[in-house]
Amino acid sequence: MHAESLLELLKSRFSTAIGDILNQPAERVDPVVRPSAEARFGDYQCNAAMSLARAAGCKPRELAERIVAGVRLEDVAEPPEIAGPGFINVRFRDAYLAARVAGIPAAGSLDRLDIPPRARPQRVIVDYSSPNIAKQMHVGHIRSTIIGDVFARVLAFLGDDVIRQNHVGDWGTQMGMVILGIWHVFRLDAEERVTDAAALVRHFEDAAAAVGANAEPGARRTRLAALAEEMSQALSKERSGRWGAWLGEFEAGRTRIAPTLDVLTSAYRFVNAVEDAPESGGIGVADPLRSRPVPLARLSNHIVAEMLHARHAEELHAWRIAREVSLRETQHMYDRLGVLLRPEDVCGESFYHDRLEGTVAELRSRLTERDASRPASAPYGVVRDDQGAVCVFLYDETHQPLFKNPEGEPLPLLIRKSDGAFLYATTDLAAVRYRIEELGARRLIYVTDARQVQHFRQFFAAARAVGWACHEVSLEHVTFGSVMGEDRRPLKTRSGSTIRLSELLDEAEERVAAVIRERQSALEATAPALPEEELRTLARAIGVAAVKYADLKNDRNSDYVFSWDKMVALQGNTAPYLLYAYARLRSILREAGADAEPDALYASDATPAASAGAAPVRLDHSTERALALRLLRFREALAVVAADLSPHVLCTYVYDLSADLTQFYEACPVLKAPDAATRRSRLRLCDLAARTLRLALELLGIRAIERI
RNA sequence: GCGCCUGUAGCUCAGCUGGAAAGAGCAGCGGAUUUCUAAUCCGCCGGUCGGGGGUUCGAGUCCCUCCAGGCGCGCCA
Repeated sequence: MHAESLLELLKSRFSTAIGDILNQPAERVDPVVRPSAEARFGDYQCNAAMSLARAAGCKPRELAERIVAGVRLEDVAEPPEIAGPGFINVRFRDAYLAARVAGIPAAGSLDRLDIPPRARPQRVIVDYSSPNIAKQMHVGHIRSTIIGDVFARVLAFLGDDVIRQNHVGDWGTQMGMVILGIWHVFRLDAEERVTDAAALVRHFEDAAAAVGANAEPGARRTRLAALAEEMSQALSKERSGRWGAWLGEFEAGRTRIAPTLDVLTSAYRFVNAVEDAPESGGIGVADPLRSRPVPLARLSNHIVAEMLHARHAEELHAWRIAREVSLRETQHMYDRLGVLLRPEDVCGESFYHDRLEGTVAELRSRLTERDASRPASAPYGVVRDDQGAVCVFLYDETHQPLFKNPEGEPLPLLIRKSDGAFLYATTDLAAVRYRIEELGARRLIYVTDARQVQHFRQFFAAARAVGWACHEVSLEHVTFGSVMGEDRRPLKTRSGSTIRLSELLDEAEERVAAVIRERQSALEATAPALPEEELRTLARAIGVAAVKYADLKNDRNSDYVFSWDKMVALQGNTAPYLLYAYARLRSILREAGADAEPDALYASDATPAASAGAAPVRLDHSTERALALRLLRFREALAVVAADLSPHVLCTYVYDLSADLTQFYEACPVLKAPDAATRRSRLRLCDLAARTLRLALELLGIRAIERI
C-alpha cells in the first residue's frame, strides 16, 4: 500500500479545510502548499490565506486562524503556526516522518522505493537523439541524446508506456553523397587495391583538398573532368548491371576493407568538395538513363532521385550498406554513453518515405480554401501552391497569419519543393500522424535544440489544423541551449572543427584518470595504489557520468559553458562528488556486514522488540530528520521532472541529498552508534539513502559505482 | 523589421510557476579534526536580481518599455 506523498497529503488536508470555510468543493481550492523556504518556517507552508482573504471577506491573518482551526493535522504534524501576514507553517512530527521512512519496504526485484505508478499512465513518444547518420556523432548530438534519455527513463519509471523514437536522418541528399562516397571506396578497393581504412581516409582527404577552394583552378578543372569521366564510365557499367556485382564484391570484402564510418565520412566530404567546386556546374556526367549529361554539382541529387524511384537496385543497396555501417557505429556510441536507445528504436526518415505522397495529398484535400472562408473558431490551415511549391499557410481565429517572413508576408510551411521533393516538415507530419494514429501516442515529446522552435510550432499547428492531433494529444517541443566553449562560442576544437563525441568521451576519461592519480599520490601514505586496470574502469564510468551530469545539471534552456575542470571536480555539484557519496554509503553498509542485509535490516520491523515500541527508525538528531525528510521528498522531484521535463531538478535533488548525507555522517556515527537500536535505525537510513541515490542517478542515466 | 531564448555574488548556476530577510557550489579569508572513505564539516566575505515604469497586501518571478548577448525568419535538416 503506497501512502500519498507529504505534499499531496498536506494539499488535500488544507483543501478540505479551506473548502469548508469558503463553502466550496475541496477539489476547486488551490491550497498553495509549498516546501518552506527555510527550516525555521517548518517543513511546508500553506500560503492560501493571503490570496483568499478577499474572497473570504476577512483579513488574511483572520482567515489563517480559521484555516488552522479547521485543518486536521494532529495525526501527522505539530500544531501549525501562523506567521507574518498569514503564512501557515507546518512541521511534521518526528515520529510521523520516522514511521513514513520505516514504511518503505525492502528493495524488491524492481526497487520503487514505495513510489506508486501514475494513476493514469499515458502512451508517450520520446523523440530524441535523431542524428544524421551520414556523419560521426559530434557534440551537437549530445544534449538531445542525454536529455531525452532522462525523460524516457523517468516517465517509464512513473508508469507511462514510453516508446522511444530515434528519428535518424537516413534519407535525402546527404545519403546520396554517401552513396557516391561508397562508390569511390569501392573503386579504390577494386581498382587500386586500397584496403586499409586509414589509407582510404587519407586518400579522400587528399582528393578533397585537390578540388577544394585552395587548389589551383587549372589543376582543379583537370581533376574534376577526369572524375566526371570515371563516373560516366562507372554509371554505364552500373546501368548494365555491373555495379551490382561490384557491390557484391565490396560486401564480401567488408571485413578486409572495414568500411568504418570514418571512411564513409571522409568519402562524403570528398563528394561534398567535388560538388561545391566552382567548376562542377559546367562539367557533366553521362548517365545512360538521361539524354543530357548530369552536372557534377548535382550528381548526388540525381543519385538520390534514382534511389527514390527505385529504378535501380544498386543505389538502394549502397544506401543499405551506408546505413548499416552508420547505425552500427551510432549504437556503439549509445552503448558507451549508457543511453537506452537500441536499434529497434530507430525509426528514421526512410521509414516515412512511402507515406509522404499520401501525407501531402491528405493535407491538400483537408485544408482547403473553403475552410478559410468560414468564420473560424480555432486556428486553421490552407494548402496552396506557391511558386511551384506545396505550402501550408496557417492562420489564427481572426484570420491573421500565425507566421510571417521578414517582409511581413504570411510564412508558409513547405511540404513539397518545386522540384517535387519532400521536406523535413513533410516527414515530421507523416511521423506525427503515424505516432498518434498507429502507435496510439497521447503525449509526443520532441527533444531538439531551440533553433528549430519555429519549425515545430509550424508543423504542430498544421497537425492540429488537419486534425491528426486533437486537443487530447499533447505535442511538446523540448528545447535546449547550445554547448559553449570557455570562449563563449559554440564548442569547437582549437582548429575550429566540430568535436566528435568519441573524442569528447576519451578526453573525459583522461581527465578523470588524471584527477584520480593526483588524488592517489596525495594519499599515498594511507591508501594502497590502484591497479592500472581498475583505474581505467573507474575513469571510464566516472568520465561518462561527468559529461552527462554536467549536461543535465543546468536548466536545459540556457546555453551552458563546457568546462572540463568543473565537470570532473571532486567538490561541488559534480558527478564525481555524487558517485563518491554513493560509494561511501556502500562502504558503510559493507562494513556492517550481515546487519545491513535486507533480511536483517527490514525484518526487524516484525521482531518483538519492534512491536514492543522500539521503532525501526528514530530521528533524534536534526541531521537524521533532515535526511529522512529529503528521502520522503524524492517523489516531488520526480513529479516536477515528469511535468516540466526539466532534468536539472533531479540533479539538484541528488546533490541536496548528498549534502544531507555528509552532514549526517558528521554528526551521527553509524557503525559506532551508541546502541544497537540507533545503529540499526541509522543503517536503515543509509540503506534507503543508497537506494534513493542509486535510483535517482539511474533515472539520470548514470550508473552508480559500488566502490571508489 | 518580426519572433524566440538568455541576463541573479568575482566565476558557474538554483530560485518549485506571485510569498517571509534572494540561495548553492567554485574562488578568497578564518576555524574544526589522531576519518564508519577528509572527495569532509562549520563560520566569514561577497547581490541597485541588466535599467526604468506598471499591476499587487506582496514582484527575481506577471505586464509594458528600453539596453546587452545568442538564435531563427520560403523550397537544408
